[in-house]
Amino acid sequence: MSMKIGELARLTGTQVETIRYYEREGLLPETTRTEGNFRIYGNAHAERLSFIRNCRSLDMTLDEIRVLMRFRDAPDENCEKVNKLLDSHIGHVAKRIAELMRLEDQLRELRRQCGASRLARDCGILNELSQGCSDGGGKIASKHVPGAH
Amino acid sequence: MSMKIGELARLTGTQVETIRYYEREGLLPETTRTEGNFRIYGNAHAERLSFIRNCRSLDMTLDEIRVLMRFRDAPDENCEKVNKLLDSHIGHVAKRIAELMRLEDQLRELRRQCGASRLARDCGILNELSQGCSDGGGKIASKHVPGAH
DNA sequence: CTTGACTCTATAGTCGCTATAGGGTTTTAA
DNA sequence: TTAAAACCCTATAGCGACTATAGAGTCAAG
Repeated sequence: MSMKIGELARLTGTQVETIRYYEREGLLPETTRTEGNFRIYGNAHAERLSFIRNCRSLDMTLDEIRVLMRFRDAPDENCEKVNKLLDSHIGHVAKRIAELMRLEDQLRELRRQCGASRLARDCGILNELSQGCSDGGGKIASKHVPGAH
Repeated sequence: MSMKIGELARLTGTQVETIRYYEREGLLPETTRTEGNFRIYGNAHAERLSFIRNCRSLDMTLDEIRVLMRFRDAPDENCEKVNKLLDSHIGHVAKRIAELMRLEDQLRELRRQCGASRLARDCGILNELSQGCSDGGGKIASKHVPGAH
């Protein structure tokens, strides 16, 4: 069953530009074209893209996805490394959760500095931010695993 | 007390390049220079930079920090909006935590698909990723608040 | 045939940094 | 005093995963 890029995009809940991006990044192999140079996709590409999107929905990096797909493309390979990769990724997520929870505690503590005053001059939040947060302030979380934004 | 950029960097735990970046981004006002064109900073800049770094350690965006600093620079302004901003930011963080926890659950569930087999062909993880995750798969989290990476 | 929808490539931008090239200035040690 | 090391400067590019836009071509429907 052949589809143009827009159909594939709708089928997999992906932006057209993102599909082209994945092709440029080597995640999706190039496909056949019409005489008018339109891409034509079949089931294999649709499955592959679904795999990628599922991984992305699990917050895996494109590099991690590349590793997983290497195993998917090599059915006789030992898949121990898939487990390892997933364990590592789970570890990243758990660490990020812990960091965000600490951050949330700090923010809620900071929020409590605001009393009844309505002037910026007396704002407990601004003052606290000026002097450094009392609990672990100034320590920026690991760059490898970004934060809330 | 006057400092060159390296001293300011050490004092505030910031990279020199980041200080220059903040100046370009308008977060730090430009400062005086030596004849040799070296920047010279005083206490006001050090305090301002500390404020910025404290906010960054709380994962606030530069835009959020800009808003906070507007109030810091206007002591007679009503600081209700500071509260609002912080509440909003806390909300983002809480939402991100919830998303990551759901993600962690999904990942652990996926991890359990891997039985004793050692071949990629039979890998429960890869197969599950190919067919879509059974619980809320394919839904990519909000872009505004990024995830584990 | 015309128009609207779709497709294409190339490029730039988002966010918050971080690194590097190429060059100038200051400080330190011999 | 001189040379080397440390520091400073600007400009630009890169990171990751997209996303947007310009300008142009193709296709399908009326």
